[in-house]
Amino acid sequence: MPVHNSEISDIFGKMADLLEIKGANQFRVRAYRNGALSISNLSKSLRNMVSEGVDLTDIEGIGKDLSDKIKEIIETGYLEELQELELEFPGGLIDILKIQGLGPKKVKVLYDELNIGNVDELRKAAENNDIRKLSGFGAKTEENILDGIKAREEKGEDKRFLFAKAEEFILSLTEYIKGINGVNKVTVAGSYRRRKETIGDIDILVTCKDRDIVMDKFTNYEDVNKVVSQGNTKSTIILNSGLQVDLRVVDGESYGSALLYFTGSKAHNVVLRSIAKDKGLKVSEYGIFKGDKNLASKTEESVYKKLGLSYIVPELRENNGEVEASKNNQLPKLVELNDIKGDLQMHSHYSDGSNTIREMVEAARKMGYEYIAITDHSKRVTMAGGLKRDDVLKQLEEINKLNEEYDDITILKSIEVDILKDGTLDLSDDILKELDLTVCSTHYNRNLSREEQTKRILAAMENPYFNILAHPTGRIIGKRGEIDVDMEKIIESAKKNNCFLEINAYPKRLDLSDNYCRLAREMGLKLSISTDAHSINDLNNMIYGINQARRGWQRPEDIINTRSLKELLQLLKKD
DNA sequence: GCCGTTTTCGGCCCGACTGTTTTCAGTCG
Repeated sequence: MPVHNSEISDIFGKMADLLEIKGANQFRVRAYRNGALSISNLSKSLRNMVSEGVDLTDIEGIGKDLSDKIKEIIETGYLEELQELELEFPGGLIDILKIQGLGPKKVKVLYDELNIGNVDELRKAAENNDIRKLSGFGAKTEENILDGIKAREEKGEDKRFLFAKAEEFILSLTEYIKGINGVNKVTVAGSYRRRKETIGDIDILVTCKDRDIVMDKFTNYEDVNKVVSQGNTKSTIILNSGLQVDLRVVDGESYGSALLYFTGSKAHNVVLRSIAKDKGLKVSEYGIFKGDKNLASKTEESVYKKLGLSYIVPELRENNGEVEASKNNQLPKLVELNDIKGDLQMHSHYSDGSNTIREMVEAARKMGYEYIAITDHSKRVTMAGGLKRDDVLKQLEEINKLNEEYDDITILKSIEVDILKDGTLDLSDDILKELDLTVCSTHYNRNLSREEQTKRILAAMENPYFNILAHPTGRIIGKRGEIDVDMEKIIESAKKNNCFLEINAYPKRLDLSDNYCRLAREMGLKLSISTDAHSINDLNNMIYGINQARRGWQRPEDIINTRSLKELLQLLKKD
């Protein structure tokens, strides 16, 4: 029975939700949540770890009990204790818990008093004004519940925004805030600053002269749909897009500690606070304190320093070993946008791209690239106008001519060749051997079993002309999951066959995930970062791939397209 | 339920805001 880390993490999340409604010890609830988070951050699959006999209690937040529960889930596909809890409380309560303003205590009262077990029943009760009669509830709460239900329906359940999409809203909002009279610093903190692939909500920190003016202007921003709260230090709005934004006004003196606190992640902050505690200190958004004395607060660096740590960049703040690395001065120097010397996946009008090769080359020259690879689709991908043998030959001719014309950039001859169901490549070796490199990917037969899917890709990697596995899991964030593969085996095989995996920078893909990037780094496999551009504008997406790589602990030397053309070709060479 | 150079029990982050109640509990991040 295939059980993935995300499923185990979800089960522990549900356990936490239902236990909380039940009124269980809050620290027990937290233990489940910590366990869920810890699992979702793992680079290796628990399934493989169990079969290899790894001691799961080595994982932070996993003790004897959760370790046994993980094994139970992997063996049986479910957790008996959760099933028992679901008999006590309807599963629909978890949906109610997700509505803004409703926490475990209120949900339990609603269930106990009015027998409300799902969102529909909740809506009816609110519309009948039954809820305001309950002690602790009132007319305003009822109104907020209806608003909350509506917001969830409009926004869609658990909807997070793609980083690139959230960025659009954030840029115009921060411009607006910067224009408010008396505003000094404006910084977007939270998961946006950590460059997560998706963003739940936005935290903006400002320093200013007059708090009231800023809060007033903020809640009256033209794109506001609802003002959730407005106070002196914190206000919350929901934009018309459904994106929630918190604005926090802080003193310049505590800017660093506030930035640290509101950038998170929560797990990172918890570790920092425990280090502080061991040293007899206390960390809050106002500073790092010894008794009442504030030792440091102005910059993040100063707070880290008081904890005996070197500065940790936001992308690494997930409690994935970054604190330990900082303590030992072993933090990696992460790859940056200007390390990139070329782009190894893009499409032209030969297949489904919207620009000519020449236009792509001109755009790449403006970006200062030393090389690009033109990687149109191969024939199997009919929908995208995949290239047949003769089309490829024609394209190679055009590229040869262009290469004669330009002396500041090299156009690498390549193709995004489809990996067929049986693991063979969609074009024969005699044409592949004419190319400088191949970018290989799966587009069809996404539903194969884990064993078959893995076997398919391993077989393809045995082909002597296989260079880069593009968008390795085929996911589309928020729309389509990953194909089921054993990534450890794929990475092993890539190393063995001198192949590489791609970080696809396309905002909807960002494939590899940060966890898989870390796995590749741990296993010593190099990656490429490519935009998969279908137009000249898409070439600018490289930054999103860089973000992903940085979250995956990638250094410049781990990325093949940080190399000069000469070094790159050397790396691609098979023995 | 997890964790541990104060290790097998006792602690586990805490401050802001809202809505209800009348001094504070619940929620959120």
